[in-house]
Amino acid sequence: MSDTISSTHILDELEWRGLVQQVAGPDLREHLSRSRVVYAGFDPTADSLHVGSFIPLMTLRRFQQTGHRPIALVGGATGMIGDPSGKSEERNLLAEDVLHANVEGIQRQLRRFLDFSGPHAAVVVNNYDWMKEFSYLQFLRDIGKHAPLGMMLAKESVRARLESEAGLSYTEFSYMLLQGYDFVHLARTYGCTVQLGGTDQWGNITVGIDLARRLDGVQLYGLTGPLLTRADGVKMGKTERGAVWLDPEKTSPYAFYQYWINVADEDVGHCLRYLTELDAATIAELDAARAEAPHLRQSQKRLAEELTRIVHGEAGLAVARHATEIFFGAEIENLDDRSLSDIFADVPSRELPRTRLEEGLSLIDALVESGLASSKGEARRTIQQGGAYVNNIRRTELGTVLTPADLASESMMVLRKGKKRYALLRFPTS
RNA sequence: GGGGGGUUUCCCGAGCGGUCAAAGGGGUCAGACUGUAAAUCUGAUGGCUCAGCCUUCGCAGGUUCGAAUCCUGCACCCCCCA
Repeated sequence: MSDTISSTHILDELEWRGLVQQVAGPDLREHLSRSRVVYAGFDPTADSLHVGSFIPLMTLRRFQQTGHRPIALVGGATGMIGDPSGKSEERNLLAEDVLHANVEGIQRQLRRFLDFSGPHAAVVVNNYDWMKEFSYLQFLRDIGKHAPLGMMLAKESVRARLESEAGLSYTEFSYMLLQGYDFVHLARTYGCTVQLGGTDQWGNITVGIDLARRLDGVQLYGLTGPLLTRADGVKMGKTERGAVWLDPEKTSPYAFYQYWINVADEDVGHCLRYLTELDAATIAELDAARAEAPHLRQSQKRLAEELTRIVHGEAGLAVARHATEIFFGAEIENLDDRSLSDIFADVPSRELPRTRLEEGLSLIDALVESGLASSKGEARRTIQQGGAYVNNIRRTELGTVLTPADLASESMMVLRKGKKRYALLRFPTS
């Protein structure tokens, strides 16, 4: 194993960021003073990772950057069971084909965050690859025999569920043993000695450590980090429209960028530490700037910028920024259909025959057709009150008639009502 | 079974023969302010071919020049007595 290790000790790095919650093993600091193999698991509950997986993902990255080798495990097998940790109810099982597609999608994404070359090249594994070899009997004889029931029953995650009305099925109960065995397998195969996870993973991690000691007589280590929550305790990464995904198809770079721009002042400090790769001095400066001039929102802007760059690249960041300018009032002109659709990906759109525009479409009708106004009366009111915009230009003339000259691109027009409500009208040529 | 009260525009709630598309509040929508926050302030808030017209006040009839308002019946809700 390579000993090229960064002068920065990973634990120091994680500690100042507040990413160390609990540590398992005799002397993790000493253990990590040499290059090690570390792993974190990701649940294939969807075909993309979301913000909830962001902390472990970035933590793996930090390990790699300080000279350790990261393994990202996708739970193709464990995903068939469902992790009961922190869940109040029995989970529904995913169909196998869905699960398979999810594993593929997540593997593809993981590759964007980790470096697969060099002395500490990352590895992506799927636990289905080794779990599928096991027969039930074999698993019971080889693994189950070494898992004391008392210890497993004592786990907080199990106790909570046993006492609840929902109860806990044998299947979900077995989950921790499967994950525990993953750790054993990775230790045997890759020399992996450290497992990372959120605080909710503590129980599963310790099962693995215990199992490895009993089966192979080796000492493994565990490290849990915080969950990404807001000051009021609500999990971050959820919006009215659903989860914030890392996949640009599911959450556009613009929407992603906006999510971070809108993080509350009291949460942004944590986010900067947990999720970005900015150094301590830079973050301290941002903290100071935020205390002094909160209205400038420098922290949020920097956060959004850093994260969008990591997740969507420079190009994605550029799109997000351009979209932001436009969304906040910049006049829309000289754009093509393609970039307009990108920018307004999340905005409702409506297609109308081109002839409507060629004949002259009244602004009142356009507002109603686009769904921005529910009646002509409302449309009229909006125009009179100065709340109607075409391509971000305010139009106050009640009798305004739109023609092909008002198109923002080849075939699209951007209507806006008030500050933020947009709608796209498309007038295809054919 | 008997007696009383109620049903109003998205919600709550005033109106009790014309001046009622119907007070007030909430919500919503604009505008101003602002940090893409919160609060605040201003305006709007049935529909339309919009200085006019049409449709709304539980439902169906009736009285009247004129009804959300009066009468009759029906439906539903609440309270009191049995």
